[in-house]
Amino acid sequence: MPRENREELTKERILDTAEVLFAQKGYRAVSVREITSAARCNLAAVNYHFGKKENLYLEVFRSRWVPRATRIRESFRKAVAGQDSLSPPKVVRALAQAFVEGPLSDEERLRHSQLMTREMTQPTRAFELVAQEVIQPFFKEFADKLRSVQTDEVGQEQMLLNTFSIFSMVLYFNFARVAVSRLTGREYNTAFRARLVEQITQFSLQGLGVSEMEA
Amino acid sequence: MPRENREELTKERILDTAEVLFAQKGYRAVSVREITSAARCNLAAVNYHFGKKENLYLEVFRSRWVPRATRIRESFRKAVAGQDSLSPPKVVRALAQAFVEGPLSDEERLRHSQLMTREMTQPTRAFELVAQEVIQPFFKEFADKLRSVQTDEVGQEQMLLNTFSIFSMVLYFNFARVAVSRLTGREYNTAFRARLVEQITQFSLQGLGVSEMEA
DNA sequence: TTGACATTCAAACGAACGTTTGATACAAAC
DNA sequence: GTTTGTATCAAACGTTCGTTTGAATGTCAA
Repeated sequence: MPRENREELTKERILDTAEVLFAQKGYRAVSVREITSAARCNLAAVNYHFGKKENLYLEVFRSRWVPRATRIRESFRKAVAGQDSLSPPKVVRALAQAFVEGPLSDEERLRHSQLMTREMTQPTRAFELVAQEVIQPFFKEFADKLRSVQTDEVGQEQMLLNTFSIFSMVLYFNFARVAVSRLTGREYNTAFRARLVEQITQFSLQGLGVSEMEA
Repeated sequence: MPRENREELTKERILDTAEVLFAQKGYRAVSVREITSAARCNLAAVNYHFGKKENLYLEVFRSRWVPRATRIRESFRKAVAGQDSLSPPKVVRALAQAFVEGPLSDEERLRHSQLMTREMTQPTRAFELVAQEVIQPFFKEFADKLRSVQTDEVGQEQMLLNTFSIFSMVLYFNFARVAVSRLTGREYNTAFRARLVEQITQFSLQGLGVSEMEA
């Protein structure tokens, strides 16, 4: 089946290329011509495989973004499952690590945050997908896990706002790399990422009203 | 001088309209025709007054965004100056209030965060302006003010990261209104904004390692 | 070998884009 | 009253956009 292979390859190449370009420049700033020439295929390929440009954008979220988010989520899940005794510090650190160090490469992480930030600032049809299939269940999972190891009772809204607060840092330190690097004067390398995980973890733990202890 | 008045009015109308549209949709998604027809003037007016579209975008930051940021900064400055005895809680609360409740109207605040988030995710020529004239000095002012009332010594980098952490929440709760409202099920009204100020303040104070006290 | 099907391709489509042009209107200077 | 400079306007410029078309190519079943 070399034909079906070649078809899949072209379609996949378009998706890979489109994700990178959409993340870098945004939907409107990327032309179909730019995508197809970068993916080394004919201009008409996008319309043949996806119908129209907008569908390609959605398919990028379905076939690339959501799976990546799932990998992050599974990384978090494994990290908390691997511990024999769980504590709030460990849960929060697992979250920060999953996002900032986690299973993704540097470029993947940047792409992921950029696409997500775009959908949050100006939601398109992809936002429903992002919210329903990723954010909402992940938030719930994190909040449940955290509640199960927290001693004092925390209201649902309070817990949600806390999750947002932690999440805002995670997202910000990813998508605002340029600004953060510029103002701190530090490169965005392995050492700095570890420092950021530490910052998010410590800041959040104290923010959650949990006394410090080592993970 | 009705002529000069009319000129100014047209130019100002274009700037006002352009800011709203750029914030809502982004640079590429807004056409010159859309701006000029919304500003009730001729298509050629943009090129006459600003040379080209890109210059208009920059001028929006110069003549609209930066002054707005200055108003926020002055609101923060007044709030901390108005206190006879300053404390970390008061400083942090002043910052959160300046951004989330502050001197801006709701639409202004949303516009402000949207334009800023755009420049942070994909910096254009306007980013230099934003970083040099606003973010950097404001961060410094906030950090200095906080350091002056904090008892324990905090390193410069640590202070910067803490500022980023607080700032990330402020920015996030503004630009991600849709997501936050959707997931919390709460409208973005006066009461909820007050709740958000409380959240940012308390979360940050504890994150800064400061024991709770009332402002 | 033939027919059906899927994929790729060069070429073209009309629409929308940013920008330019030259005419026109009008107030202030002389 | 004429000149000068500024602002507005309708119209058109060339380019790029997303999308469509129809022919060419290759694959597999009959």
